Amino acid sequence: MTLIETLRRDILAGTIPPGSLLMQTELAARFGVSRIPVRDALQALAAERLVTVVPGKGARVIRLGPQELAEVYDLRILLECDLIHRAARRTTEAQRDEAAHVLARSDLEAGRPGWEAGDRAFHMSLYAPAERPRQIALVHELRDTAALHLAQYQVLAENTSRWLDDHHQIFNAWQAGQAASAAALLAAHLTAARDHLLQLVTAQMR
Amino acid sequence: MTLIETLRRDILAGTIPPGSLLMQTELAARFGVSRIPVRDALQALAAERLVTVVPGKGARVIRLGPQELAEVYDLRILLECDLIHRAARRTTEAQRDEAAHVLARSDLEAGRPGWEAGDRAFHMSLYAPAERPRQIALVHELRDTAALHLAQYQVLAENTSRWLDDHHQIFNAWQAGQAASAAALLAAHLTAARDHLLQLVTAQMR
DNA sequence: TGGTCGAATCGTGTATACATGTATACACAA
DNA sequence: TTGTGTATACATGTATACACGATTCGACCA
Repeated sequence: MTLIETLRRDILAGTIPPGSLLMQTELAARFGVSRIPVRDALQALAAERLVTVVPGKGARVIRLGPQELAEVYDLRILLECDLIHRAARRTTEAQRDEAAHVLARSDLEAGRPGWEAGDRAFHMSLYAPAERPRQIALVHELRDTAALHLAQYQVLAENTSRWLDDHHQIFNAWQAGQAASAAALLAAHLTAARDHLLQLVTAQMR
Repeated sequence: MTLIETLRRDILAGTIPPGSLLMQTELAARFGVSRIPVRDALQALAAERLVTVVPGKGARVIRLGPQELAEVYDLRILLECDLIHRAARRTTEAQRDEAAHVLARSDLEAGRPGWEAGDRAFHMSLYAPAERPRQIALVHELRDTAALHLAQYQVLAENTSRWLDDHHQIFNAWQAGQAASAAALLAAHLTAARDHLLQLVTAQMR
């Protein structure tokens, strides 16, 4: 696994928490390389909005406040609802089979560590028919930002049943080509996720 | 002016056309610096989606096809209409005065070289009340991508009157707090711009 | 004459070395 | 005791040097 992949994984998993200061010299020593590839990796992570490079200071893992996180989720709602709306009217049978398969797999991972990957795979399988690579890349970035902050908290398993039910409802509407319905269900689903995270963050700040 | 600013300006102005291959060694010699700052600058431009870094090959200025440009404009419509809708209900008097001032200034530049800056300033002044820094940054990136491709063609002045009229209509609705109306007018405005560019691009490809 | 193999050249990737700016800690003065 | 100034240490920014890979040109062979 390459340097940038390792750093990205550790940041997204919360191993390197938000606000951490990443020092080139330390990383270079730890990975047994010079500082140049480390600089490249940090700039690449900055391109993905996972860290912010402060000139002469180093790279800091992003740490967003409630307002900024709310904006991230609002952007996700805007972009993901548009994607599912576009996609629902263009699905092929192979794509429907694929999405059903991904949904079944994500059911098994629900609540278990690494559930975020399954959740993302399911959502992305719904968006694939839209054929909007740039928009999908943006959604990945926004989801990375959210995942990075979610990893700080051990997400409760109490809402997983509601969460699973949402997924099945969204999938059914999507599969049936009911674009407006799928988009509305997705909006409610993401809004609930937004409110949940904001509740955690504001509770943390007290 | 710093290295990255110079490169960005030349790319956006079309001086370095889409598809150009930027070589580290050549840029280093031209600017009288070593290759390290050049690498940094190219990676920073890659973060803004202005170039794509091909490992072992160099950095290439992006060149989008009709389908990708259409996606960029659709994303702009999605994000900018949401911004104007959020902003129109939260304007302060100072912001309305500021936008009117920017509109008057952009009127004078219409059709003249550099009109894109005035157009962007006007639109951004409308979005400012929304207080969505990340969303606004995304719009800037998307507008950069569009500007880079628009710079290839000498934009005709025949549509400027229609274009100016659009701006005044959008401004009036925005100023009056008519969010839905402003968003609808903006959507039509941007759709026209999209179709115009796509027409130029497809005509070029023959 | 066309194709293929090989060598040379060019450009990037990386390591090492030096310069610059910043943060921190300590000492001294108010 | 507190604030400021300076010195030291450290991290980043940059230049130079070397290694690897790719591409291209040429030569040789079929």
